[in-house]
Amino acid sequence: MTMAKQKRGHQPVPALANDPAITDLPGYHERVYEMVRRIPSGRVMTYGQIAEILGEGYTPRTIGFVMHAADEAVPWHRVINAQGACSTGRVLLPVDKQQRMLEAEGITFNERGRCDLARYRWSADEQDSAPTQTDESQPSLFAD
DNA sequence: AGCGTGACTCTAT
DNA sequence: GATAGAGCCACGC
Repeated sequence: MTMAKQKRGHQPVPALANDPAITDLPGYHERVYEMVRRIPSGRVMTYGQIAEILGEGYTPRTIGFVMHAADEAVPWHRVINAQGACSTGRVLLPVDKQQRMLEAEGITFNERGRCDLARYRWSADEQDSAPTQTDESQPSLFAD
């Protein structure tokens, strides 16, 4: 099946987008936080992915803006950029803080600080919280 | 009420 | 694949 890359714009979104537990939340920020809280340990979502699911005026940039104010109740470290890397360069945090937290959850990064989105990205539709198993005989599947 | 900023992303070089 | 430029929209000043 051709997994044609969806052009940005209004494409079909995951079923979670219709979940009133999220869409009916009153605050702009709260919808983002609730979405992030559902990301299982060891999985990640991208800013653009969250923005696309929430729709209604949410963009990757605004998601980042909201995440900047996230507190400890929100697993903010599970949100990374579309290239599989952490974007905390403009935040007052240790540069490798986010990556270390993700590695503690079992996510591996290559030498350029990027992880395999194809493996770790949570589609928000699947119920299983475990990432695709890796064959250790192919450690550099996504490197370079 | 306008302008600049930013935990981003896409497209073209 | 890395880099540059444009687009994006909520917020604060």
